[in-house]
Amino acid sequence: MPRSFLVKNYFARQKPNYSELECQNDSLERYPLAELSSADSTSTCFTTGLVWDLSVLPALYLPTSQTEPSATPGPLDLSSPSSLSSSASSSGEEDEGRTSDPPSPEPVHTYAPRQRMKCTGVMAHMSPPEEEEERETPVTATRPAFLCKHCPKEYTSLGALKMHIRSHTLPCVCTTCGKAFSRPWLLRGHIRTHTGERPFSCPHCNRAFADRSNLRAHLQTHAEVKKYQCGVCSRTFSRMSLLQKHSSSGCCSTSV
DNA sequence: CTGGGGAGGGGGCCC
DNA sequence: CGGGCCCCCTCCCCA
Repeated sequence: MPRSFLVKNYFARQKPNYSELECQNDSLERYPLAELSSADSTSTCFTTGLVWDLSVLPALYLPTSQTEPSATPGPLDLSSPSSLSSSASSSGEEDEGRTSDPPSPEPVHTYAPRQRMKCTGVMAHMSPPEEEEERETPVTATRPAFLCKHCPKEYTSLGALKMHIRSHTLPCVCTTCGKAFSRPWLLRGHIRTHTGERPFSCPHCNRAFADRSNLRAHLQTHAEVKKYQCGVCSRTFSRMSLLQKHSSSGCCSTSV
């Protein structure tokens, strides 16, 4: 619903340049699908040979400067100026510093239907954090377990639990629509849906995205060889979900 | 039905 | 230890 996305380019401060992704195809060559796919077929045919053409991602977020610096903070001053500035002013190299570590060249992704550990039911629960939320279970094993009082999840560290609890308390609220998020950066990303800011642009088609992950996914559409490959027909897909659909709808019907 | 975009969540890592 | 950021993933919806 928040497709109210296409509004205005408020913060088009700077668009990271993914042009370097262009070379992704090169990397592709280095990781032949065939090999990757054969990596393992534990989960039948969905086994996906991951072609990380995105191996170059880390360095991609360079400002393309095809942006209009209309830094007019929306209704919400985008909170953490630091983050904003980091992603914006720090010359969109936000990642550069951080993500300087390129993803492992050949992350052979084996498709294993992961469970989405969402405690949606409790999500609505917006009560303030309480101390008891972090109830430490009597260490029965060798390691302590911190249980969330809102859901069955448990963590081995208090920090992890606290982080998780935020998904229940949702402390970051959008002043524009009131929607709450567990983390500030999620809120920032959400705010872009209001402002229309799309800091991540595709070097191939000039399309811009508000979310880096979405750009990454989009880049897959430009790749000749997609990231996820069907172990049976070798067809590649840009998304795991597509591969799954493909598998379950015919190609790999035998195993699924 | 498939492909792709939009949006959001979680865990991990670094500072 | 907390904050910030990134990657990966998933769900929903639309063309």
